[in-house]
Parts: sequence; structure tokens; C-alpha cells
Amino acid sequence: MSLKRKNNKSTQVPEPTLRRLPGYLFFLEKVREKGVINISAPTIGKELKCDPTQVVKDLAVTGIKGKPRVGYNTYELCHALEEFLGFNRVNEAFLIGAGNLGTALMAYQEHQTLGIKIIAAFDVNEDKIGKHVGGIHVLEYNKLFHLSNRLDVKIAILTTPNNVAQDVAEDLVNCGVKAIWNFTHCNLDLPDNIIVEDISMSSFAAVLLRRLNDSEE
Amino acid sequence: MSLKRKNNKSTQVPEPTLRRLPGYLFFLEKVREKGVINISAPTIGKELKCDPTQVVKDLAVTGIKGKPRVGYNTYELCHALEEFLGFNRVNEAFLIGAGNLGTALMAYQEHQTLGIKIIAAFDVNEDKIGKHVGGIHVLEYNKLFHLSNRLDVKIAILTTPNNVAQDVAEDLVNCGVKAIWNFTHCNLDLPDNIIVEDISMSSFAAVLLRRLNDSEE
DNA sequence: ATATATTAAAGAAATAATTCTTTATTAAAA
DNA sequence: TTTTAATAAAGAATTATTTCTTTAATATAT
Ligand SMILES: NC(=O)c1ccc[n+]([C@@H]2O[C@H](COP(=O)([O-])OP(=O)(O)OC[C@H]3O[C@@H](n4cnc5c(N)ncnc54)[C@H](O)[C@@H]3O)[C@@H](O)[C@H]2O)c1
Ligand SMILES: NC(=O)c1ccc[n+]([C@@H]2O[C@H](COP(=O)([O-])OP(=O)(O)OC[C@H]3O[C@@H](n4cnc5c(N)ncnc54)[C@H](O)[C@@H]3O)[C@@H](O)[C@H]2O)c1
Repeated sequence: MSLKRKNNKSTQVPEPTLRRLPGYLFFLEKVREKGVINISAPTIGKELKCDPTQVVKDLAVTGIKGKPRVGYNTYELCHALEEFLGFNRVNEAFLIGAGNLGTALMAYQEHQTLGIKIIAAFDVNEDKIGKHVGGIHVLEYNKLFHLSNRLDVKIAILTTPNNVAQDVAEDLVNCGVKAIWNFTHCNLDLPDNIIVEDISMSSFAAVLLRRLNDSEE
Repeated sequence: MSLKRKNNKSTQVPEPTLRRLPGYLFFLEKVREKGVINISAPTIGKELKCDPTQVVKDLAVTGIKGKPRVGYNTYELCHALEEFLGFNRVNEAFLIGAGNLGTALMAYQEHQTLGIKIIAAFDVNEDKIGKHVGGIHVLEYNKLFHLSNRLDVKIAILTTPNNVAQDVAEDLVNCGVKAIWNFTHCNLDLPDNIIVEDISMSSFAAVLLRRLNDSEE
């Protein structure tokens, strides 16, 4: 999306592949629950409507080998995918900005299955401080600095208003945060080693509206 | 993301470009407010930290021509970008599922600047029906069918639980909806001419966690 | 006026990602 | 046991996207 991060020596897994992996994982978990032991790439491709060789290439990043005429072992694959994505670990995260979107994310239980656990939320607004949503407490923003000294939290979810996002992001970096999930549409300017994942509504809207326009000729 | 839609004769604008365009628009609006009349691609590139020739190529899709040694006219560009993206039109949308995420999106005023206007929300839960958030009423789900006959709404925002998403999506298509902004992580199986824009938390989590892992070697 | 530096535009090259092809493996059928 | 069909894996070819290079235009300075 923004600037490419090439801070790793060995060839990184391509982003399109990475984005597709959770889809495979969820599908595989579903069929595994139904008792399916083995599944082939063509079958996965048919269900998920994508190219079977793409499936093979994507799944290869996990290191799991399939057997000809049998396919992949669903248990092995699920496990390897979870491991590879980090979904089976508990990756603790702070949430900053307990507003409309922030509280929706706090209430969102599925984060657990994505390996991300919001352990505390922070806000500057008196009305928000002290509340708790989905078992997560909203703390005074200033407490972020004290808490981050004790805890080693590497991930932050940023849901403040746009105009304070840059300042808050800089605070987060100073608190030892290494990756920011940015829901604001502020173009964060941070050191290169900080991972920023922008989830920009506007980009989605742009693609949707334009494609809709295209389809109407 | 999922399957490529190639339903348009002329070469479509590449998706990566489309995703970047709103970023240019917001930046340009900001500098225009400061009274900047002209701006060059290298300047934009420096601010947004991207390649200047990329900027030139991206902006070329609007049809706006820049002048050597001067750059682009900010007014012209903003206008052309809004026009191209459809952000200056009122694209009416239905929202289905007025839960945590749904109500956050209803309260989200910035949709207006993205050209999307939620005109009504629908839910099956008695407790939700009748409420209104951000000036938008939550109606009984069944009213969707009546209303869609009268109104010609082409866009739907899907924020129901995952397990009903497919059924609801099919209803929406039957109601004449042409584009679905899908926030569930259900793999919607719909006719090819329907535009589905998946905003999958899991994909973002995957990229974020994996890159974090990569950076820690 | 003339020269100079800046820059958009167009095209070429490089890189990344996807799709196609071939090969080798293996379970099941004959 | 031998044959057959299915399929993973590896690599080639294609396609898409980004980056680099050249060219032409033009405002500013000389
Ligand atoms: N609401 C949505 O559905 C939605 C969707 C996509 C993106 N976004 C983006 O998410 C961000 C938040 O949106 P929202 O609708 O939740 O807004 P909001 O105003 O409801 O929430 C923002 C919260 O941040 C708090 N805050 C303000 N300054 C702060 C600071 N310096 N430190 C910590 N907290 C601070 C506010 O008190 C408030 O509780 C915006 O950038 C918006 O563009 C929102
Ligand atoms: N909460 C989040 O932050 C978040 C973030 C990303 C994605 N999501 C996804 O968005 C979806 C909704 O999440 P949520 O947290 O808002 O859940 P939620 O349970 O709070 O909201 C779902 C709403 O849909 C309504 N609903 C149920 N069945 C319906 C039907 N057949 N027709 C119409 N409405 C129906 C429910 O009454 C409820 O109000 C889920 O798929 C979730 O994975 C949520």
C-alpha cells in the first residue's frame, strides 16, 4: 500500500499471498470440523473460486507438503497456517481511541481467532475513561506511558480522530510499539522499522465505486 | 482479492492505483486549503513518500494534464479525482446488520466525503429496530424488499453475523443491489456481475503479524 | 532573447505476481 | 503387478505493476 518495507534479508512472502492465507485457514477449519482429513488444491480452488496452482503456491509458504492423489492433511495445514500467521499465539495489543469504531473493535470477539488480544484501551475523554467493553477497560491516555514500561506490547490499534493520529502514533513508537493497525486516514510518518497497516475506508470505497461505474459502462 | 472481474472492455484502472487515489485527493484538498494553486509530482511524492513517476502515472488516469515546471492545478486535480472516484456524487447505500460494527459505520460521518450515503439500516433484532444512529433509521429487515422496489439503491454494506451473510447477500442481489461492501468474513458466492469488496480484518491481521514476525527475524 | 533547470509524459526496463506447462509421485483400478 | 488417473511441485511463460530513462515543454534567470 504505502511504502514497501524491505527490512528482511530472505525473500518475504508476497502481500497478496499473505492476504489470502486467512481465507484458506477459515475454509480448512470448516471442512476439518466436518471430518475431512485430506483435501486437494483443486478442491480448495473450486470452493474458493481461485486458481488451483495459486492455492499450491500459497500453501507452500507454510512448508507443508501435499501428497499426489491425496492432497493436504487438513489438520497439519490448519496448524501450520495458524503458526505461520501467528493466529495461535496471543499477540497483545493496545487500542487508542475508544470511540465509535474503537468500541466496536473492543466488542469484536473474533480478534481472538486472529491472535490479537486487546489488553487495554486508552482515551482522553472523561466520559469514556473507566468504561469497559468486551472485558477491556478504557484507561486514561496518560497511563499508556506507565503501562508500556511494565508490559511489552508491540501492537497498537489506532482509532482516534484523524487530526491527533500522528501525535498519538509517535507516542506509541516511544512506548515501544512496533506495529500499528491504523484505522484513521492519516498518512502516518514514522521510522522505517515501524510496521504500519493502513485500513483505509476510502481505498475500499474508491475501488467499489469505480468498479460499479465501470460495470455500468 | 478474490476472483478478478474483467467485465469491462477497455483496460480497467489497476486496483493498486485505485487504492492510492483517495490518498492523493485528501492530500491535495489539504494543500489546496492552504492556498496552494499548483503542485508538482515530485513534491507530492516527497510528502506521501512514494515514487514521483508513480504519482504521474496514477494521476494520469483522471485525464488532467500537468504543466512542466509548474505541476498540476490543485483545483482541477481535486475535482477530477472526486469525479473519477465518484466521491462528489451521492451514492445511496443500505446497511444490513445494525450491530457493533454496523452502528459505528452509521455514526461515521466521513462516508459522506467518500460519496456513500447510508439511507437506511436493516436488522432482524427487535431491540435494534426503531433506533436511529447518525440520523439513519434501523428498519425491520423484511422492509428491505418493499423499499428496494421504490428506491434504486445499488450499494449495500454488509455487517451481519458471518453465518447469515450469504443468505442476506442473495436477498440483496434479488433487491437489485449491484455492489456489496462485505465486512463479514464469509466468502460470498454471488453472480459474476455483482461487485464484492471484502474488507477482511483477518487479511490485515495476517499481514501485520507476519511482518512483525519478519522484522523480529 | 537565450540558456538553464524543472518537470510532465511517454516509453523501456525491471520487478512482482499469476497462470500455464511439465514432471514426478502415488493411490487406486485393472 | 502393471496401468491409469489424479495431483503436488517445480519451473516457464504470461501478465501486471513499478521503477527507470528519455524526450519535450516551459517558466525563470541570465
Ligand atoms: N466509525 C467508523 O465506522 C469508522 C470507520 C473507519 C474508519 N474510522 C476512522 O476511525 C477514527 C475514529 O473514528 P470514530 O468514528 O470512532 O471517532 P470517535 O470520535 O467516535 O472516536 C474517537 C475517540 O478518540 C478519542 N480521542 C481523541 N483524541 C485522543 C487522543 N489524543 N488520545 C486518545 N484518544 C483520543 C476520543 O475521545 C474518542 O473517544 C477516525 O479516524 C475515522 O476516520 C471510523
Ligand atoms: N465488531 C467489529 O469491530 C468488527 C470488525 C470487523 C468485522 N466485523 C464483522 O462484522 C460482522 C458483524 O460484527 P458485529 O460485531 O457488528 O456483530 P453484532 O452481532 O454486534 O451485529 C450483527 C447484527 O446483525 C443483526 N442480524 C443478525 N441476523 C440478521 C439478518 N439475517 N438480517 C439482518 N440483520 C441481522 C443482529 O441483530 C445484529 O444487530 C461480523 O461478520 C464480524 O465478523 C466486525
